[in-house]
Amino acid sequence: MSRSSANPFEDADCVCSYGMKLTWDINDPKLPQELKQFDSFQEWTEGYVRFIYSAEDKNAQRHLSGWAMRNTNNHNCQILKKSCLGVVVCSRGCVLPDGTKMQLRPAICDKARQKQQKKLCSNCNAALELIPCRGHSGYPVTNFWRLDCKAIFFQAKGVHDHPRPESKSETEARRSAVKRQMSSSHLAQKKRFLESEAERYHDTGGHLSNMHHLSCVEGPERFSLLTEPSFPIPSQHYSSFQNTDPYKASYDSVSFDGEALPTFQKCSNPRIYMPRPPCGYEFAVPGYISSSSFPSLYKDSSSPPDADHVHLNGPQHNFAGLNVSDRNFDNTIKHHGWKQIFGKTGYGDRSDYGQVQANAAHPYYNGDYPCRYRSTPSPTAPTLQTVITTTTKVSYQPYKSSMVKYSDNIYDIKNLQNCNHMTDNMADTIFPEVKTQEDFGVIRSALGYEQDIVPTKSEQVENLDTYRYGGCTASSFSEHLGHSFRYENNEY
DNA sequence: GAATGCGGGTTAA
DNA sequence: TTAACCCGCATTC
Repeated sequence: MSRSSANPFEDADCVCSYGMKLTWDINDPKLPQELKQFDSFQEWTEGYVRFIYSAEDKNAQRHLSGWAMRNTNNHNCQILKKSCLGVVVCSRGCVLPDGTKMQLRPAICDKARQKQQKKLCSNCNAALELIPCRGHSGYPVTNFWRLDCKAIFFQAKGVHDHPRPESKSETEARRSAVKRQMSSSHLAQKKRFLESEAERYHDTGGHLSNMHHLSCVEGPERFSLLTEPSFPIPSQHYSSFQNTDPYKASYDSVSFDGEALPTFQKCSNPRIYMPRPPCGYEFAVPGYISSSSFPSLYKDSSSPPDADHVHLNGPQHNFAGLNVSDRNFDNTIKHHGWKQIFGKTGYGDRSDYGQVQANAAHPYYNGDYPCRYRSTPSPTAPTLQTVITTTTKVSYQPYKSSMVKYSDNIYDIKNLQNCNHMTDNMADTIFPEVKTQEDFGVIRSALGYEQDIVPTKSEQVENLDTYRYGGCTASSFSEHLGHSFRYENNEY
């Protein structure tokens, strides 16, 4: 039983998700039915990947992602679509005393995000800056979720061209930690004050002339020290996600106010968001713009730093100092289109496949990795490519519905052309040549380097909306598929 | 208050 | 037609 090697690039074998081994698209009228296994939940999906999660997977049920994904209305209640919000960073790209960087998780709520961007960097008081995601041909990376039978199908399109934000659980943990700390500090100060006042009362014979001072220590604004960078807010991953990650080691115990919080970890390389070094921000931007060159976007000096300002990140994201206008998105991914291979399918476009194919390699392996932090953005490369994703309003039944229905009329052609997934397990062993590149490219993005070891956190939510199923019989997932692997058992 | 999902509607290509 | 995006609403935590 072994997981992928520390460096998945060294894996010559095709180590891909189970979802990638099967041939399906989130648009398919019928998704693979008799699944043999499931993928373990992937917090940090990257690239054009597909996963098939168990419908029992709590994280999948919640459509969680390490990336800050917001719901996007695709007018298709069958498929839940989410788009990446990017990451919030310090506009100066200041480096905190411990060498980490500010990489906050953008608030999902629009209003909350606007408020967030008005806040200042707790480290240098510079403006916070939202780096939008442009990893899908100039548009945000999109994630698609679809429930089918007893599986939750996940498909991601695009390669995040920005650092990772802190994960959702990380944000929540940090905020709760700050809240606890504030609360405890407040109480402690109050207690100390009362004690001192008691002494004074004792000394002065009971005259409490200074009790009004009590009000001076009340209110969170009196505890701004809590937001100072030196405040020992755990900065690394704490996640509720259930999978483990080779990059995540142990989690140090951190307690706040005597209450043991979920433990955190300080790992040397907590956020490897770039799939390969040449595309890392450090490589792509050899000469950073000085902090003075930054526009003070979203600046609002009246907004005090708050809990959102204490997020720390690993020093590997050395994109700091990039001017927004300098983050040209060099995307030279060409758009061949799936249709050129399969012909007009008459249903949802699969241009993403063609997109990857035309690249002659997955973006990970191509110099045209859509990284905006390149030193030499290609002036000729189109900044926007027409990418057709999965938003067609079709005849799907609601995603939440119990029975998946499809319009046979609409998808007949497609089904004839690409029906391997409809047959029992043919796709397990048959890789259509046309998809090899994508799959191969995704393999490495989906596993290994990208994953975070996260501690298992007890399920916090049990009363989740449960998916309902209909007309599907559960397959036996206990068996291995030849050389396949099982995430659940950390076994490949 | 914020996250999340849904859905109507608009806009641009 | 398609996909991105905006917005409001409801629900949940």
